[in-house]
Amino acid sequence: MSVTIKDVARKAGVAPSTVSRVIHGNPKISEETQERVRQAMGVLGYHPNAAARSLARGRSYTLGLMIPNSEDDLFVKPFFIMAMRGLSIEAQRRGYNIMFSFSSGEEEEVSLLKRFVRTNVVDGVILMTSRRDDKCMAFLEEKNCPYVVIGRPESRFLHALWVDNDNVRAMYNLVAYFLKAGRRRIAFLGGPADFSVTRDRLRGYRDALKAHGVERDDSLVFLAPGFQERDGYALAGKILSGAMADAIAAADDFLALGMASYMEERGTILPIAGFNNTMKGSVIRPRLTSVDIQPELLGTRAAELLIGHLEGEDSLPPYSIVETILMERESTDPDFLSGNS
Amino acid sequence: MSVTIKDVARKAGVAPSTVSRVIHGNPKISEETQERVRQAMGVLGYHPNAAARSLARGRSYTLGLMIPNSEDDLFVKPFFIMAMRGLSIEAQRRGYNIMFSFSSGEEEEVSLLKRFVRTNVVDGVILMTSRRDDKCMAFLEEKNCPYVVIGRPESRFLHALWVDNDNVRAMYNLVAYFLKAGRRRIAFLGGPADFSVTRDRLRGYRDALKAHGVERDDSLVFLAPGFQERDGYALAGKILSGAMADAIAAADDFLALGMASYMEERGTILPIAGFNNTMKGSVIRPRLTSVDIQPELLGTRAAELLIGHLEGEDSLPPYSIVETILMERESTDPDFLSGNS
DNA sequence: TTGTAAGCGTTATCAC
DNA sequence: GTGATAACGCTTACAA
Repeated sequence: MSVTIKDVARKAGVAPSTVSRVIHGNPKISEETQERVRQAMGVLGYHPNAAARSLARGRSYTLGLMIPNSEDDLFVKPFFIMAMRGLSIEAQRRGYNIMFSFSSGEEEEVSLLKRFVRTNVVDGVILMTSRRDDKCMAFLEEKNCPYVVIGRPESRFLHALWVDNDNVRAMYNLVAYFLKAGRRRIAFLGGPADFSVTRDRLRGYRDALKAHGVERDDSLVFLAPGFQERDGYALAGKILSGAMADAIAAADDFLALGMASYMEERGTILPIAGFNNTMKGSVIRPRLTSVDIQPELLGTRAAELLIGHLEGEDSLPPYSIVETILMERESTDPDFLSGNS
Repeated sequence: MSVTIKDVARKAGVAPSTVSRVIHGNPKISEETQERVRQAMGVLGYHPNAAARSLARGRSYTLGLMIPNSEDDLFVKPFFIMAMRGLSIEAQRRGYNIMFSFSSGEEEEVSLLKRFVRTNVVDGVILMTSRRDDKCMAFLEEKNCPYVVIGRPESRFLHALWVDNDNVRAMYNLVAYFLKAGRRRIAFLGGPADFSVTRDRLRGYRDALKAHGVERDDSLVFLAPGFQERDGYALAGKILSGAMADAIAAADDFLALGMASYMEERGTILPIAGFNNTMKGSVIRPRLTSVDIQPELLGTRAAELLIGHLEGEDSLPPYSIVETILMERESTDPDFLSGNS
């Protein structure tokens, strides 16, 4: 059907192996034959067959991506698609393809992974979330299949590569930012405690207070049952009535937005900031200060790490920390909030 | 390295070809040998190598998915990820994998496609958008590579399979819904005219008026330069001042939401509805009536169509129309709007 | 009903 | 430097 390496060889008057060498830039091929082979490839429009190549090399140059069918509304957040973009672009750059698969729960996720790994369709796997007691990681460890996780894996997964933000530090910085602005009673508004992001960010909050000599007051700490706007809204009353807060550090933009809309209804004005640099936060008034976790860069780094590992670049560390960026906007701008803008 | 068909054959005391036959359910293998082979496969943990299979069969059982790097904010909308979910689940069901690739513009898109197609990594291609004068489709047509498009392709692409909503009809129904509620001066709020969705929905709007004997009045038609909330907001003043509208049919939820927030600021109350059944529309007050275009189902149908075609199910039509669903909510509920709720 | 053997298109190991 | 040639693991006529 399509043109093969033999066709090229014939046309160029060389052996197939020589063509293969030219393709792979083998240095001991004379300039002259190289040129001849290139010509032939060009004329015939040759492109090596991927399946044959995989079979011969024992590598597929393909990565498998599991996309969790999140119970939450994670789908409406652009995190996944952004991370995928980073993954895809980096993979392309390094000559890898990415196969994706949606699961409907951890159970199916593992069985999909099995197909990927056992049939050798993928050289390595990318997991978009790190669960506690993760079955996928357990399987991949057992199979000795290289993988990278977005999020920090449990320490027992010895071969896990991973990328993550430093959530402790990110929240530390946000709180330090408030402290620098003279705030002292900063409320923490987080999601459910069984998410490691929540715990890490709470820790960063406490570390920051401590480091700046502000006494810890747990009546300023609020954990919502979810990450939605309504969750923030629902807690807002409690926060405003009891806590005497003078600033709000939320662990998520939607929590912050829910809180903000409550404050707007009540005419309360407090500096507030969130996480994830969401579109909505950036268009609403006052525009919401937010910590950008750089999802696309997380994807890029994940691909870098996994591919580097597959290519045997051994000196690579097993993880990569992606910096967060504090996007300062009106919601923490004293001038704006006081109407002097 | 891993266990091959030969290992199974040896263990079961048969020829590799027999194992292959068992795998493919060839009917003329005795129950007895079938059982023996199954045993052997189970014990050894055999799983056929995908590359070898592809090579031998001349098919990869893989689909290529191009994700356009949209200039617009299409990324923050869940459309893509939803459609991908439908695609993925249906493909899995039928034994296909999906490879995806992000492009940064049409130029690169074509070159990525070329890699996919020429190296035989994919049996067919899925395009997430239909552009005017689409270079990807032109290439796929030329290469005679099966493909499916989400959105209606230009008629010159003779081999295009496609799935789409009936946008004319969807808007027709929405307008009819307003008419039935006694509205007569219904404003149309659409996006840029060079999008076929805009044109189709405008057509549906006009058809509906005509069919119900309402005279056409183009001073009620407004086209925004984009699909964002601010675009709706920006046009809102004009719509309210000049047009004397008694209802707003918007071609997008975000346009509708922009308009709605303007109305709220002014204390104006008009029934309004949008398209795409966005999360935000469904949580805001009044909750926004919206036409759900069923992105996941669009994906499912696209996969069905393409795979059906690849499998030679010849009686299949070349396209599939996905029904839209009118999600009636408070924003078009007279009782709610008048405060009698 | 089952076995034999020739591909499928590359790569890699020898020779020369 | 380059050419034979044997894998790679599976499928599929063609025999038996």
